[in-house]
Amino acid sequence: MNIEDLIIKGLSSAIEQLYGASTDVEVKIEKTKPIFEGDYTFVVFPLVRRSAKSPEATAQELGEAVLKTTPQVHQFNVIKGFLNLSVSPSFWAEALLNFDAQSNIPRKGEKVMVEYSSPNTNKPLHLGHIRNILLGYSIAEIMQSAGYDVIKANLINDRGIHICKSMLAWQRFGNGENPHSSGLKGDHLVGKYYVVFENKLQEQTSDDVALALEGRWNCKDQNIQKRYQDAFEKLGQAKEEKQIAKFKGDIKDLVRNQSDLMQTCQEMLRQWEAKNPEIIDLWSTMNGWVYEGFNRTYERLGVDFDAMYYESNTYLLGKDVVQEGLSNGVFFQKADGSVWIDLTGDGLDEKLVQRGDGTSVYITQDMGTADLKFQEHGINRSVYVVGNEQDYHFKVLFLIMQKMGRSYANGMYHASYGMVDLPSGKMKSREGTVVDADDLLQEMYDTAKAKTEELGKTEGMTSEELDNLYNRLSLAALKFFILKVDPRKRMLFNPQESIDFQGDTGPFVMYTYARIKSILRTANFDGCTIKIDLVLHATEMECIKLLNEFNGVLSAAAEEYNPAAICQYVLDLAKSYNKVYNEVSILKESNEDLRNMRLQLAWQTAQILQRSLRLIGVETVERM
RNA sequence: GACCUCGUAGCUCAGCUGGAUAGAGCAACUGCCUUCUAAGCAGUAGGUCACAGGUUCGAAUCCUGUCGGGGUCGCCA
Repeated sequence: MNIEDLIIKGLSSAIEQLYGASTDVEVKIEKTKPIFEGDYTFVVFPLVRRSAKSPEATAQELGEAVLKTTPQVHQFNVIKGFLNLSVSPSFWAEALLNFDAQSNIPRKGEKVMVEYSSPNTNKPLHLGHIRNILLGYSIAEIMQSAGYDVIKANLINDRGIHICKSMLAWQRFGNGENPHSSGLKGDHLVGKYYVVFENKLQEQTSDDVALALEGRWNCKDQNIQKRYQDAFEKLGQAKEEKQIAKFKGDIKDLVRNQSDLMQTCQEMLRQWEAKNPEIIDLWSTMNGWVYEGFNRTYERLGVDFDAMYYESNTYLLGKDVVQEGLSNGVFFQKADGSVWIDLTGDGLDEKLVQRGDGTSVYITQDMGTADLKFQEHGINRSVYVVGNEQDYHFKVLFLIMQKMGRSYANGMYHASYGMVDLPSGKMKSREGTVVDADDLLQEMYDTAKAKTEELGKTEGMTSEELDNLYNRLSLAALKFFILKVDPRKRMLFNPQESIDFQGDTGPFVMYTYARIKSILRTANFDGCTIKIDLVLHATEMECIKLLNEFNGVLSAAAEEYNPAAICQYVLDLAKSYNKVYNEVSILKESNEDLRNMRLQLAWQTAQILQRSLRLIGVETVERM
């Protein structure tokens, strides 16, 4: 039983002795704020009705009772209605002796799939993907460590109009360029042709779009012409800026879709669906380039996957779910053949689940893929790491699976996260403000190298060791910066300023670890026994207290799908140990018992620092 | 128009299952390397927790409203 539970138990029995048994007041304690004396605080205000005494008097008599019920508490003080309890130093010494930094949370026998990354194959990865990837990987590691059996999954959107755009542009303008001939990383090469496509399309349609926005565009296709005229009329009536932009966009799309390029592209997609060998061949080749590129980025980021899903395999799934839903009355069909679910009773709208022509929409696939995941892996939970712009989509998806009576529906969770903003605002590919993942990683590496050389502490390290150090430092800085903020919130990333190596950063924690390891090396430490009747410094007790909180923090981080909790914790621990480091000397300590105790604390702290960092994908170094 | 979110120091963020005098880091200023790695430690300065009401012994935290940022409401994904 940990100390907090012991105190709660002691408090409860003290309260029962004084005021009788009752369940109306939940006994909970919190950490005492540093400005007051004590370790844990109990707030007695909710109790004064039962004690019929002043808050001070209640706290006083309760404190005296706790001394008797809880031997680990050796003194207390009362300020207003706050009862501050101090845990005896010998308890902390004993806690350090018994602490096992490698102890694991028992396995829960529960299988969890964490899906993350989930890229499109027409463009290289960027800063937004990085947040997703780091969160997904870290959530998976945290859950694994917290006792779940985790499967990391990646659902790749490898088909559709977007990849056809790259394919068509490459076919027409690529002159056979490939990653080998151009030296371009495969995903960047394919991304380049996506941009070529958009530029050519722009070139070929800008005149027509201009005409269309003046109402002077004519289309041979009567249906399109009618839709255009409708949209133009709405544009004329629109008042709000947002609406105007929307109708302008509609018109633009309409015109562009009639262009030769887009028509050919659509035809290419049809050919792909018809499994035209030539198209399939081109598609596999270009996707192959992309995967090679993605894999290099994943590897550099230090993340991996246990299961790969491809939309080219899953995009037809879900139609049987639609049939099932029609037959059991969860879905209904409209006159045009389209299939819907009515969620108005749940405060949402009617939602299309299959088009009139019988083809799938996004959510159709997701329904099918959800079934597939649960069937294939027998998982109890399924976590989707996806940006918060899809909050509504997942709300609907989960609700549908519930209404379809899926036993697993309650285990579905959308790990929703906020967008990454730049100082200039949102990242926009059209304005060229997208921060490329590979570029960013390289810049980070160069910065880590420059900072390290500036400090000049790496004498005698081999070039491999240095490379490893720069890699780990740069990743630590980046990962920590991104993961330390609450996933649900949008965050700001300034490429010039955001990455620091001092203060609340990954390198700071690494540094704390490396300094400890340096001492342990010098002392030839490989474990020792310690005495518990020693005088501990307040900073040391604080550090031991934090070590004992590790498992609790880990469990909470898992239940909340929140790597930021680990970041905040490991910062606290590193800061706490740095205080110890500055206050007490280990190697110069002549009292062997004291020296051993301090070595023990250093060793345990180093292990917890390392374990914590691994949960967020950061590796330590022995020297830096 | 409807719904969802966020608003804390100059900047980036903690704290939000209600509790004391709201915390870090960066930036600014002051100390500390003949003492285990100064990527560190100690300190100074910096706040009407967007605003207005309400609930409560007690509100940054819960409720309502207002303002401001972002998002969603596609037979796109």
